[in-house]
Amino acid sequence: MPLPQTEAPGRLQAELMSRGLRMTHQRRTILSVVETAQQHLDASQILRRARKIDPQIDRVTVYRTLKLLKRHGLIDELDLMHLQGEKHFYERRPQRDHIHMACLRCGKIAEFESDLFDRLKGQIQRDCQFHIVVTRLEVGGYCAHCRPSNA
Amino acid sequence: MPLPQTEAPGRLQAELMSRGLRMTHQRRTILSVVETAQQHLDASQILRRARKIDPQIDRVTVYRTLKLLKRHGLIDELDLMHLQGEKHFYERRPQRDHIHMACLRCGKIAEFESDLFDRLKGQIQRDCQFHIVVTRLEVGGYCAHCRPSNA
DNA sequence: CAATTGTTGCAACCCAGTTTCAACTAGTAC
DNA sequence: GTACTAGTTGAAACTGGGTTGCAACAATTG
Repeated sequence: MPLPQTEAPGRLQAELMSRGLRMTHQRRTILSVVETAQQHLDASQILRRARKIDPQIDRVTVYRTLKLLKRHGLIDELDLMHLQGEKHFYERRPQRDHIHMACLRCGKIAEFESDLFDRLKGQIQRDCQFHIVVTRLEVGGYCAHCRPSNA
Repeated sequence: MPLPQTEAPGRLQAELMSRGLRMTHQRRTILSVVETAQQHLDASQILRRARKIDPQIDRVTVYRTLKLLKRHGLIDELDLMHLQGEKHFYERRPQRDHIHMACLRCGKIAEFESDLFDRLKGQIQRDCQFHIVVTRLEVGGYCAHCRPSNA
């Protein structure tokens, strides 16, 4: 089989295989796109990038694969305050949860980790007896660069 | 005009009028629905309730009015972890921000206020020089009632 | 390498939300 | 009260993200 399986396996792929999921050529392609992304991508951007590698890939396969990754807790789905309409964005689930700050003027997304956030999650688990699986903290406002002109 | 304008004005209506916005019969109806809702409603539920008062109201008007209220910061839009598909839910903007906890099994939504959350917002404003306009903290997991059977 | 079972691609579909535009109406001016 | 005008409404058509049904296909297992 002269298939280009030369790419390093990648953690997502290893993780999926360790769960006994079938590793198809399409999945490998989509995983590599998600894994190497430097920004938050939506489904159509992921499709476009995947097609540069394998032009046959269908958008349905992208949606199904993203759903699969989400179900397995390997990626997180973001709304980014709906600044881009109804689009959903994806990122690999990080070691430590972080906050997404979306600037309402320039649209830039910044990330922020915080002990206080970790402690808040602990408080929720304790005080509400709620077993947290996933969190999403998004903040809309004005970044340092866009703020000066306003109050 | 024998129109039923007997309803108490309500804060949302007063707020909109004070901003010089035109107060139509349709808007009054939709505002009263949003204002008296006991749970989180999505656009179609709001439409249904509004139509019980004024059967002529069109869904377009509901969408436009919700957009208006959101733009004026009078309501918040929630995703509730997409437990109900792509639906968006609405609630009057509260005095103090709260956290939404969505149970992945029973679907129940609980709310929680926390000093830690307030402090976290303060930290974001300070450390990131980010002027916060709106926040959305949603947590998915298992509520006290649904958790016991799992780890 | 054949069997089996999950996966893919395509087409059709679903549904939340938006746009266009002519008819209308709230607020204001007279 | 009447007229004016700019903002609002409703109906229909549309957009776009996401899903479903199904026949063809391919990754694993023995």
